[in-house]
Amino acid sequence: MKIATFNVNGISSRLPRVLEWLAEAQPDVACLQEIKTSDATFPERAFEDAGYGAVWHGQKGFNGVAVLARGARPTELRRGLPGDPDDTHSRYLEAQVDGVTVASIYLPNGNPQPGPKFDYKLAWFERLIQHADQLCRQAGPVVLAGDYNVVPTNDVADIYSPKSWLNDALLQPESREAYRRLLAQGWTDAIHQLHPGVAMYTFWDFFRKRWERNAGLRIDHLLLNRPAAARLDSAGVDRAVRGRDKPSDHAPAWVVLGTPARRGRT
DNA sequence: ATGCCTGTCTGGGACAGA
Repeated sequence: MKIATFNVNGISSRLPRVLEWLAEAQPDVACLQEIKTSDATFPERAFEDAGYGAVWHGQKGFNGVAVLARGARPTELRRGLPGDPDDTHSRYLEAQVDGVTVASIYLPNGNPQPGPKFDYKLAWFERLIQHADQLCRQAGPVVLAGDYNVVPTNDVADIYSPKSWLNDALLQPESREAYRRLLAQGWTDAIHQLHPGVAMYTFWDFFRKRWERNAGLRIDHLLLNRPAAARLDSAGVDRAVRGRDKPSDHAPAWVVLGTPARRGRT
């Protein structure tokens, strides 16, 4: 079972790129972020025609997340994180597909920092950590996939060079500490696990020739609870998608989970 | 040192993104 995450940076203008990627990558589940469209204008029909059922949590102009499933409509489990009824951002959608619980996550960017946006990022992160704890303990497989807006370390595996980013919200100790505490619940960072020390970037800024120079960041992550991690076969980043015409500034990242181990004797 | 691009909504400029 292949599960992917892709920050599309606006589904309206990105739709051809996303459909093209779905056709070639053939993920069973695709978590999308920054669809930047209202619920009413989500291109449900286009995904249907491509063989994907969808659930989505839209927002006009900003944010917005979705979960697609090949040949099925995901069963929605939760839209929005608990813990703040006044939070109006569409950043979290949880669904079940074929026995696997999947969340599409768009963690707040947090810039500029310090400031209210950074405070919101950290508060949102705390709510995620709170909610993720019970998900991590679930008996069945759970995958938290999305744009975490956190570069986990200064290692070249995570960032081409931290120098010009040291004041950025993505590299702050508070952001990293929150990510580390989330992982400490028992989650496996799949890309890191299977490609330690390798530059597995998922984001390249549109300007300063960052793509041409491979000046990227690893900020899109797939976190697996133990039942999911036990099935982890492979993981990767579809870099080529970033190099095409009218791309998103992110590339898709993915994991493949193998068939569940059989319980008992048969 | 700097949104230097890009998308969205708007209404031709502003804001957000990372």
